[in-house]
Amino acid sequence: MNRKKAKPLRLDIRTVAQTAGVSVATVSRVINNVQSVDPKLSKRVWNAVSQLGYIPNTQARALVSGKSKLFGLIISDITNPFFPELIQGFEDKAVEVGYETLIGSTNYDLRKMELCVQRMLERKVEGVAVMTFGIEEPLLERLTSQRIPMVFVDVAAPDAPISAIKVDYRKGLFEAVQHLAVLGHRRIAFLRGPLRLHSATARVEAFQQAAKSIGLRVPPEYIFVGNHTTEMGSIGAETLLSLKEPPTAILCSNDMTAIGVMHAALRKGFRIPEDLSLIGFDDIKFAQFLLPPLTTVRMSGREIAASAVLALRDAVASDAPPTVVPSDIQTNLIVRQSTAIPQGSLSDLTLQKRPKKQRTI
Amino acid sequence: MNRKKAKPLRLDIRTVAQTAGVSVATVSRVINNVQSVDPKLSKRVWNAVSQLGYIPNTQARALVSGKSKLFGLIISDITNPFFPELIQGFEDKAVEVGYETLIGSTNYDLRKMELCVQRMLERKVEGVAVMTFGIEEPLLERLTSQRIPMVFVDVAAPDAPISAIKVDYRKGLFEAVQHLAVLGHRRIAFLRGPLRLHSATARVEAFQQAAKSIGLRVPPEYIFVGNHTTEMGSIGAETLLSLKEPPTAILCSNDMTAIGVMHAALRKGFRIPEDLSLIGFDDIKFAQFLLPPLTTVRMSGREIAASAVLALRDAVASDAPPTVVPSDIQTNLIVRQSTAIPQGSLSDLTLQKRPKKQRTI
DNA sequence: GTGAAAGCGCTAACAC
DNA sequence: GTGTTAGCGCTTTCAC
Repeated sequence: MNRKKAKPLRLDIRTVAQTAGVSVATVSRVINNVQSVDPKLSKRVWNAVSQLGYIPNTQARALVSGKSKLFGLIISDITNPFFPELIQGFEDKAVEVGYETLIGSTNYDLRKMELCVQRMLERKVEGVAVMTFGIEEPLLERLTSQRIPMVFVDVAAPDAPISAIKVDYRKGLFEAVQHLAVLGHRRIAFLRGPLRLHSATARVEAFQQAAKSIGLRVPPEYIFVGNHTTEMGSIGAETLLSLKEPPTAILCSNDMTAIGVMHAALRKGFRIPEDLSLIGFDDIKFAQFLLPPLTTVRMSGREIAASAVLALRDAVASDAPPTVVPSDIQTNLIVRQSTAIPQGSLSDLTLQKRPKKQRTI
Repeated sequence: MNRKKAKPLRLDIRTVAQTAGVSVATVSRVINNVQSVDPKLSKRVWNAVSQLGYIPNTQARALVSGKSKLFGLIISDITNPFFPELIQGFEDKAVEVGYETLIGSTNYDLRKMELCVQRMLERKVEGVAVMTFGIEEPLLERLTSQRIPMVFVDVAAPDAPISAIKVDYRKGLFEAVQHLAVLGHRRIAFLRGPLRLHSATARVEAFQQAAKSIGLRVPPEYIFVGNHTTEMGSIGAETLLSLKEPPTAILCSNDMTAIGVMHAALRKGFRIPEDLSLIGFDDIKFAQFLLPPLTTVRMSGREIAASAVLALRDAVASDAPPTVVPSDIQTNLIVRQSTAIPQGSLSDLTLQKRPKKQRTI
């Protein structure tokens, strides 16, 4: 009855070799573009391949060559709208350089992170991009001990085969601060991200530097520590707007935070941008769809991802730790409609007695 | 100088066998949880495994067992905010049942779709979930000819090893229509998705059925054909609101469309929900962050994904085409703040002379 | 330039 | 119960 087993009917490199009348070695050479093959034979082989619909078995190739052609990508939370773009960028670039991507999202959960690393080790990924809040030491060691190249974002390379994508926050944040200053804002607050997140700290620092460079004083209470969530954005806004001298503009460490601010501001009766100017960071796709569309500092997830893939690829190719510093990522201001001249500036006037003139810095 | 090659130093199943003082077969049995192994030996093996830090090579396992433990997931556009959740759901469930996920996003591009199918064939995926607008016949054949199980959403199984996840749109859409009716709306328009998209058509039909069931007439001009993008949502709203008898409420085939409507409505001076009630579909994460937070019909991407994985798993396990009908996906209304009693109802009154009384249906 | 043959690390018969 | 062994499909010396 079940006679399928009678004839395995498999379609492997041998079948192709037979059909083309050559040896398996030749077929292998042809499909791997080894130059030293006689064009005639090559043609015969390709014919056989397409005629049979032959598809090389990646598992076998990986096994014998020791190269899995797999990169791992570890992120913290795929529902954070910054990541989808990054993932897509990573996958696209990976496919472009001949790699497949294994995604692991940790959800800020250590156990999931462990599983994730385990999976990647089992699949023998050739490199890992870590785009999370951080990775626990022991896990990091499991990776490094296998000499698996890794890339991080914004983290200086502390150890072995680790490389870091550097983002230049200065330009974008400077543009943001300048934009607000030009509009007439003097009281600018910053809603930062979590303290232990390197990239969050880098952003505040860039902000402070920018403020300083145009001679703007930022009182300590204008720096609110958030955690990059909408909820915390709301809480931060509540706090800042309840200050005796509330800011006329708030700059956020990411767009999600800015969304939280929008809601809180509305609840407190502040209109955006009339009563409060708001600037986000990331430029997630949704920023443009908010009401009002959010002015924000753009940082391209795609670019970061592409850099990461390239760094990994180079590391694998050169067999050297990827100390290669990939091209820096730029940031820049996207002006939309959540920023304006501070109109409810009566408080602004009471505060700063000096005549109000636009700074053009 | 380079003496690394002198000692390959490899860590494979043989090393473990040697260390544990057993045969490779026993090690294989132990790490695969075959029951018939003496607990003492088993313990010895596990000790050796953890002591050496041994990690089985998935490639080799896949090669010999013929099971790649890989599922493919094809989507159209990862930046469509409905998908991240779905992807995460898919990955999570896949890992849970012991599979890894290969993601391919086609960006509505046929060539990318081809590449995608090719990649999946090369990696020997054991099943594919297709969550796009559709897949070209020839590509579909490449998959089916390899007897690779597939699952679709909302598509009746036309052929071989294909299964479909069924979404029950009726409940959610009925709740939506009823909600509007209770508020007093009689002129409800529907902004549908692309004509060739099955799930889009299923949604309008569910809407029409719901309307009919509560005795509501929906004139043809109240059904606008969009394409699930924000831009088209805006255009649809412009058109609908320019009608001689504009609707007092608009129901959208997805949330992105609803966002487009919000913008267009605002431009035309319609306030939401005072002048226009709005309901979306999907309940993407952002719906709750909009201003006003969007009332929408929730459809869980995670659930769909989980169903897909399970269907695939069953198909693989039973070696039978996955004609198994997976548990249907439910939809339900999430009431937020984009719907209200039609206040600018003067036009409503002129239109329908009958006394205005709330229907409680 | 081409082919024969030796594995890559593992599982699954098959013997014991 | 446990060990021996033959491959899984492919790449890559190594002869010719």
